[in-house]
Amino acid sequence: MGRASQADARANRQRVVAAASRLFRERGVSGVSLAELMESIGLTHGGFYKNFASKDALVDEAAASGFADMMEHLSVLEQDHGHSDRARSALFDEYLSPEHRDSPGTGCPAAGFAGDFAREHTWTETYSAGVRDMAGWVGPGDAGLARLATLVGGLLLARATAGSPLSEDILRAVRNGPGLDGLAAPETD
Amino acid sequence: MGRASQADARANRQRVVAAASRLFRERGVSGVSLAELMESIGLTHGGFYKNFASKDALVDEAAASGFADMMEHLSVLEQDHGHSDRARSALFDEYLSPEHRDSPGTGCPAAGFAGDFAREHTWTETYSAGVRDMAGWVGPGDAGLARLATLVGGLLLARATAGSPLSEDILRAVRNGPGLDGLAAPETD
DNA sequence: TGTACATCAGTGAACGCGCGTTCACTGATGTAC
DNA sequence: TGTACATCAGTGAACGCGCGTTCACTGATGTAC
Repeated sequence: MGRASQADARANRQRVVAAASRLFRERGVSGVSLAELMESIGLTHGGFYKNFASKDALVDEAAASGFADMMEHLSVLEQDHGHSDRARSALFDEYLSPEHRDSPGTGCPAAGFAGDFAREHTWTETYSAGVRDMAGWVGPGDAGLARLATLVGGLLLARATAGSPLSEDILRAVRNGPGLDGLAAPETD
Repeated sequence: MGRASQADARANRQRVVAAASRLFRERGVSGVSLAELMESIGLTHGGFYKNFASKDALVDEAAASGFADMMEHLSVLEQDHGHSDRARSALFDEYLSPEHRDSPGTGCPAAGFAGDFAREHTWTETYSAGVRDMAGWVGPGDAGLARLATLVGGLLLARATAGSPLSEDILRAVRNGPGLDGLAAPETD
C-alpha cells in the first residue's frame, strides 16, 4: 500500500472513469455503488474523494468519456469506409444489432445514459454536447438529429423488450424503416 | 382509523397504482420510495404489503396501468380525428411537443419506463405487450414499430437535453424528419 | 549520488440516513344469528 | 332490525442493510539539500 506514484495515480483516476462509464451504462447511476465501482478496479472506496468532488461529478466525467470513445469509434468507421453513406450505413447496422443491444456498457452513451439523464438535469451540458457531436456525424443538421433519435429509440425499445421476439422485430423494423433515410444496407441473411 | 370498507380498500389500491405509475415515470423506480408513494395518497407505508407482494410487483402493475391509459388516450384521438393519418399526425405533434417532454408522469409509458426497463428484465412481458399495442396504433407491422422507435427516441433525447436549445431542435427535427413517414403536420408558427 | 523529511495516494473504519420489508396491534367493517 | 363477534385495511415502530461521504492514519514517493 502506501503512496502510489504520480503516474500510477493518474492511471488509477482514468481507470475509475472508464469503469464508471461502463458500469453506469450497464446498470444505471443508482445501480452502481462507489464501493463496488472502486472494488472493480482493485481499489477501496475510501480514496474516491481524493479524485472526485462527488458521485455526480464522476457521472459527468463518465458520460464525457463515453461520448469521446464513441466519437473515436466513429472516426475508425470513417477510416474504414470513407466519409460517406457507406460509413453511416455500417454504423446503422452495428447500432441496431443484437450485439449492441446486449452490450450497453460498451455501447452508445446517448442511449446508455438517456434513462438517467432524462430525469436529472445535472449533466445536460455534457450530454447535449455529446448528442450534437454524434448527430453531426450521422447526418447534417436536422437530418442527423432525426436519424440519431430513430437509432436511440430503436435501441432502447429493443433493450426494454429483450427476451421477447418483439425485440428483434424492432431492430429489423428500424434498420429497414424510413427513419434512417434509406441508408441502411439490405439484409444479408 | 381502524378498518376501511371494501370499497374504500379497492379505491385505495387503485390510487396506489395510479400514483406509482405517475411517480415512477417522473423519477424512476429507484427514485420513489414506498413510504413517499404511500404518503402521496395520504396513507402510511406499513399497509403496502397488504396489497402488493413487493415493489417489483407494483412496478409491473404501474406500467400496465400506464399503457392502458395511453391506449385510452389513443382511442380518444381516433374519435376526434377518425381512424386515419390525421389521427396519427395529431399524435406525433403532441408527442413531440415541449409539453409532453416536460410531463413524463402523465406521458408515454414506453418512454417513461424505457430507462428502467432496458436494464431490468423483470417487466419485459408487460412492457412488450404495451409497445406492441402502441405500435399497432401508430402504423401497421414494421412501419408502426419503426415510427414508435423514432417517437420514443426523439422524446427521450429531448428530455435528456432539456434546458439546452438542442432539445427544441430535436423535437422539431424529428417531427419534420423521415422517421414518421411524412405524416407530421407542417409547422404552423 | 546519498540522506532526511515532507507530501499525499490509497486504506479502512465510521457516520448518519433512507431504503424495502416485517409485524404486533387497532378498531371500524362485515356477518352470523 | 338488533346484537355479538370475527375479520382485516391500515398504523406505526422496528429490522437489517447498503448507500454517499468523512477522516485519522499509513508508508512509499518525491524533493530539498
